[in-house]
Amino acid sequence: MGRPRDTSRDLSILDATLSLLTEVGYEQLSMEAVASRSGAAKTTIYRRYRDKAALVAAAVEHRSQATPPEPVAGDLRGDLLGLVSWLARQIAEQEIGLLGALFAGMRSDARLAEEMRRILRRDEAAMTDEPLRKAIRHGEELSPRAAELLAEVAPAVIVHRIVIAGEPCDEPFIGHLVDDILLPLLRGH
Amino acid sequence: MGRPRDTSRDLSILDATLSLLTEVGYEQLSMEAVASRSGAAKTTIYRRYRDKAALVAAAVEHRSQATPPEPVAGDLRGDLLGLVSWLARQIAEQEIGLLGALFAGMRSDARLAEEMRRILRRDEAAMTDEPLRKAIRHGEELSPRAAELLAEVAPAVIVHRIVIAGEPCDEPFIGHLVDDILLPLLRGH
Amino acid sequence: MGRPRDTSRDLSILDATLSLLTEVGYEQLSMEAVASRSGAAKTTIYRRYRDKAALVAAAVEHRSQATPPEPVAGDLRGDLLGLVSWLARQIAEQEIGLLGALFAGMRSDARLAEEMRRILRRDEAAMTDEPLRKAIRHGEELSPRAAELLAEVAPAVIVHRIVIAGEPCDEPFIGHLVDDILLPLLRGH
Amino acid sequence: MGRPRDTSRDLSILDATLSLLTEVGYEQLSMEAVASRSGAAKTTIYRRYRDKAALVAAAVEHRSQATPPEPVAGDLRGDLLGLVSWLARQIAEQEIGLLGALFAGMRSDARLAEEMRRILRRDEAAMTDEPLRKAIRHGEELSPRAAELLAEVAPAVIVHRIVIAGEPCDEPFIGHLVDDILLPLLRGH
DNA sequence: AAATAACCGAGACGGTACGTCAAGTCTTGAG
DNA sequence: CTCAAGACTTGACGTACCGTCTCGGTTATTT
Repeated sequence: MGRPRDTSRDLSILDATLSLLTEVGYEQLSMEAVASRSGAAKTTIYRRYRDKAALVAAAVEHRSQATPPEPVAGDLRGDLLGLVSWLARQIAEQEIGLLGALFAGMRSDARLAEEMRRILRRDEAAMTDEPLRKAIRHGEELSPRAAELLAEVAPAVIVHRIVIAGEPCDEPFIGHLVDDILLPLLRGH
Repeated sequence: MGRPRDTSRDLSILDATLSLLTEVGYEQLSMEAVASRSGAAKTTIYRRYRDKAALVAAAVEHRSQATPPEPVAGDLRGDLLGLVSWLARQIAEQEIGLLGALFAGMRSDARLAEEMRRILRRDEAAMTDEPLRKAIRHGEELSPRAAELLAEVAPAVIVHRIVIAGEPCDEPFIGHLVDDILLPLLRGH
Repeated sequence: MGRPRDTSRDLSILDATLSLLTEVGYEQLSMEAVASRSGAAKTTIYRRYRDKAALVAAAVEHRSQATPPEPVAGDLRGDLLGLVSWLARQIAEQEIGLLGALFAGMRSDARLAEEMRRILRRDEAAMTDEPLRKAIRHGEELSPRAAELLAEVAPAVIVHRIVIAGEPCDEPFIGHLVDDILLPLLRGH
Repeated sequence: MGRPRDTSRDLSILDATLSLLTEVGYEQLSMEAVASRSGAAKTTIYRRYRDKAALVAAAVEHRSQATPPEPVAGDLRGDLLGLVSWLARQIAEQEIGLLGALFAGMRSDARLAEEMRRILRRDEAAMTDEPLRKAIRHGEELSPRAAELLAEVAPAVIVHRIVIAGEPCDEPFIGHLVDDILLPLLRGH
């Protein structure tokens, strides 16, 4: 009972969080800034999320679920190129912030870390599962565990590229990833 | 001129940093705790490292450079299993802390981030380059870019497993990684 | 028009306020605690009293008006002893809380402060006026302004004793107050 | 060892506290305002005083100890008039704030309450002790406990007048206090 | 009987201040 | 010039109440 929560507050809080996350990163993201930008009081935020990590997790969870592109090329290589370049963009734009939150919250709150991992896995699965099945139906016979392999390797290499190498996932790299790693792997041996 | 720096301070500071990094992670690592555990004053730390991220980078840089195991199995698969399981252990034990520092420092100090990346790359290269060459010399003909591919894929998949999946790199996973991903990739086709 | 106020709410609110006031003092008295203990919603309290100070004033105003004891000793000293010891008990038990409210509300709301003073004065007058007149009628000729003097000095000394000295108004002190201060004063010279 | 506390900080903090106490009263006195006005950081204040009540106590303790005027009139009544009017001014200007702090801190911290009482008693004693002795030496024979009585009654009546009656201790009231209460009391009977 | 109007509980809301923590800088005295 | 100790500014943290504001639901009148 009692006054129901103002749904528009939820939205503005999560939006403010996402935009700040993109602008300044997890570390520099302050609750006070979220409150100020969203027009909500700090208490209103803390009523919903017990701390910064939980807020960020919710914000990323909430963000408009981008849907991967339909495979249209007709051949496996073309479909993979489209899929992987889209995947790289998603990771670069949205996942990195969540990774920061994950690192920060991992030790102090195992439950929250698990929650963030769930989101990351869900997103990566959505990015690789369905599209690849469609690509397979386009005619090429692939090993039955191809989708799993793709989901395991492609995001890993992309994240590694961005975080450890610190270099962009540009077109040449996408080509290299598809031609030298993914295609050999998927086509089996 | 003046009193020379006490080198024993360097060691105790870096050791304290490393142990705290392992215990509580980057986020929860406080300079005060480092000072207290190392017996050094905060001034002494800041005289050497401009901030927390730099300290952590130096600590990881300094840590005893573990040397990968000699390939002894005689066949490529056996060598890879030994190499990868050792690599997984190294990453789990030492790299994760540095990754936290990397995420935290990425936005605020590009130069430092680059430094951390350099360390990470150096370590990963050390882990994959020489051993693989030896494995190759054991007689199997591999694609010429095999070493590069291994350095690109193996750490990526391991880090991804630990961070995103949150699951340990145990023996079954190592077997899967070698048999289903690395060997097909290295043998090329 | 509309639904009439539930008078039982008034009672439980004021009772809760009084008991909390005695237990924790004005400062630590929170509206939320009053609401919780009285079973009333905060709205219900604020509909009746505009803020904490007003609530406390009303609570003290409402409390069962203790009536001073009849002068029965027959002589002025005995009557005064009875009267003053009763007065000391009243002040210690009930007035102190109101004094806290008075101090807190003095600056922010002059009107309310005046209200609280009115209550305090009314009570002190009730405590001193009538009883003294009776004592006078018992036969002693006193200076015509004796009642005024008593009302001015006795509560002042008692409050001062409790608040500044922080010591109880026990029997020896009451004796001292009557013998060394009040009697000489009232008998005039 | 280590960097010594900055004495100028102590001064500016206490000064800011005193001036704010006079301006807005104890209740409305915020630590943030003290910090801002004194130019010190909040932590610097909390390093010295564990909470608001302790800060206020220290501020009042520190304030320049006003010395009561020399008895110059030559007769007891004149000396008393001078002394009491000075006392009334001191109480009105400085003591009321401390009383607020006393009320606020009484329940939560008995030790602190005792500290504040000590200050109040010390000041009141200083205000009444020495001057009265001098007045006595001016030739009038007074009861030996006259000084005690004065210290007990005069501040009590003045505080009561200001707080409960809410009226100023102006000249007519001072006259009344001296002529109708203090002189009869001191001269004995 | 229905409509109206104030009541009541619950609890969300914007604020203000709290007291704490850690980061990185500065100051002292000693070596 | 270095070191240990520790004070300092800054800025954010998460919490506690304040007094206000919806809600859904409940009485009593008043049409």
